[in-house]
Amino acid sequence: MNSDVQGAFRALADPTRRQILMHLSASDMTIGDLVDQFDMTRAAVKKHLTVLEEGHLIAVEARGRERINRIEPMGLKTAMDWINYFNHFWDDRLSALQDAIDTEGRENND
Amino acid sequence: MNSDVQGAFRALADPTRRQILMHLSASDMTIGDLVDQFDMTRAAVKKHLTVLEEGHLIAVEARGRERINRIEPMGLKTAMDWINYFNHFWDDRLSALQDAIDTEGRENND
DNA sequence: TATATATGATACCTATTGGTATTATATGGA
DNA sequence: TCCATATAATACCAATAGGTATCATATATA
Repeated sequence: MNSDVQGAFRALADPTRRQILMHLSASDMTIGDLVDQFDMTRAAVKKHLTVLEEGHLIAVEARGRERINRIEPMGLKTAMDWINYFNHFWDDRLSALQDAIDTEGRENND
Repeated sequence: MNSDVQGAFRALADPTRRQILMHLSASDMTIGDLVDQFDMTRAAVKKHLTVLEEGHLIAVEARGRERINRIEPMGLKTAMDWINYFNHFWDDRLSALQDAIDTEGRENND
């Protein structure tokens, strides 16, 4: 239940980390697999993975000498829930937009 | 349609900026109003507001010598949409959990 | 007009961040 | 066992970020 909002948003703030999540959404991957997808050292990728793990956006499972990284929904849900607090802002905006469209439609029919 | 994912997530990564959004969700505020809510200088708050504006999380309206800051749904929606790409992960996780509960229930009834 | 107020802009400082290079450790296979 | 491979850990560096202090500008108001 420990929803670490800061950890989640901090992890999501870096474009490389968001790309890592995109790759992991296609399939679980080792660090080596991920390094092949980026133009940076293994150590750099590992640091990003650590930040993602701290934000509960990924989970790591040891398998022999490999470590399988996979999406962990917890952190994403934490961020999602935080943003959802503001949902009514764009709901209101969208309904206002719809109202405007409706009004415009009536005006055009004049 | 230019959805600046980086600008939005960068803005959301700082706890002070998230608190500013929380305050603005209650009511629109000037910089002065916001400074009263934090233990930092006006210049620091102004910097945060600039980052929030760049991420399209707030919009600023000049009124006399004051500038009214208000929530701008665009940036929040941009971040939300990005995260929503992963929705099926926690949907799947939740339905797997439900399956486990159902199975456990049947087993307990044995 | 003169003055207080609300804000903007910039220089500067320190801590954090994203990256590399390097060394160490553990595991799979010939 | 010996060696290649997959990863971990650490020191180090440059750039960025969050903060303050300071000065400049614009607008209410006495």
